[in-house]
Amino acid sequence: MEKKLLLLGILRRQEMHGYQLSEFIDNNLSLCTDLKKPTAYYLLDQMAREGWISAETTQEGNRPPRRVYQLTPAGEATFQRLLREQLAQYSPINFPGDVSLAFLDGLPAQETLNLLAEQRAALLTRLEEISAIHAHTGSLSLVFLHQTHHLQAELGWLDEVISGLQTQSSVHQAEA
Amino acid sequence: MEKKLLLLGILRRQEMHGYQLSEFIDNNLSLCTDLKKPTAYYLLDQMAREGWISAETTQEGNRPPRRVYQLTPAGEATFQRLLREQLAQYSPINFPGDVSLAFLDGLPAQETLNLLAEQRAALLTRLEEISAIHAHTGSLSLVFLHQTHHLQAELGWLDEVISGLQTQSSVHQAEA
DNA sequence: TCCTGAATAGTCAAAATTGACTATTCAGGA
DNA sequence: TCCTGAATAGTCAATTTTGACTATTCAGGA
Repeated sequence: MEKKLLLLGILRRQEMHGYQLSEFIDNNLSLCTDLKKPTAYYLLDQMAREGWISAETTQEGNRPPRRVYQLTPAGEATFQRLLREQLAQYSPINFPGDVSLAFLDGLPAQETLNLLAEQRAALLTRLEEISAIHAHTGSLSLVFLHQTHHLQAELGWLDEVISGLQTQSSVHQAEA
Repeated sequence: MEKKLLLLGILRRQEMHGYQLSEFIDNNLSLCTDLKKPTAYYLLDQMAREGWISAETTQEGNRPPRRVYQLTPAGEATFQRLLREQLAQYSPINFPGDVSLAFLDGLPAQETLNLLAEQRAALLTRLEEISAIHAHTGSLSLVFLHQTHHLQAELGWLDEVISGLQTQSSVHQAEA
């Protein structure tokens, strides 16, 4: 449901057509969600059928006609309801990368360490990337700050795992 | 792909049939992924067609026949490849809850604070829940530790957001 | 003994999501 | 002028995921 909330929240500030919405999300809200274009159109259709938004077909110059969506009063009510719901609950998250943590013993310790070092580098790159993006857009600070906070925590976690493995493997070496 | 890695990793330790796998994931690996039963069957079918696992139909007593899957050598090779891939990369995560952070101004400040307090309580409950689960299974520590680490970081984040809003709204009150 | 409800094993149609595609417009250089 | 490649706007078939269902077995009480 949080994808619909996102679309409603954007349309609430400004009416838009599908392509515009999808672009906007890609450019400014990629940290929140990875809503793809066809999914956006699918959800817009659905919400129009539910009466949360209404479509108006417009034509500029001799460009092909576009469907511009805007919130209805029902849509505004739904937006508020969904926002309250989301704010009040905690939605658990699964880290896809944890699958590999569960099978760390499937590889030699030294190789694992090398691969984790690569992951760590990728994580740092990601941190720099999003800092750069935020520097020149400046908007939606909370989402950006959250992601940064999270990435920093992940860095701490990775370092714990790595140093844990290091002591473990040096103990093994000492034993051998 | 990480769902296939998960299935391969489990089958690698012990051959199983679909229902068994799905149960095992629900009971022990729910922190990693939320793979549903029909998805598991779907992926098993696919992997069987790709030759990563092979099925053997068995019958115990007069229970209905079951398909028991085991890794093939090709499956073992794929497991290793996928594991290396996953370990070496960082996969970015979107927090679905961040959508509501982007629209915090859609509600009165005081209500937002109340709702966030609810979310904080839910987060604490979750922390206790998974600690309890882990206490009596004791397995898969890394995944558990990661999740705990993450929840603690989220708690810190939520507290930052809440206290930020509090100062903001008290400034407003002072101004009024 | 018979019945009920839980556990086991899996299937299926419907819903959601995606990659790849079409078609038009427009800006700028050859 | 004409051509090429990017930007705009959206669609579609195929894949993936899910909620809800079926069907059998079994344990325990009435």
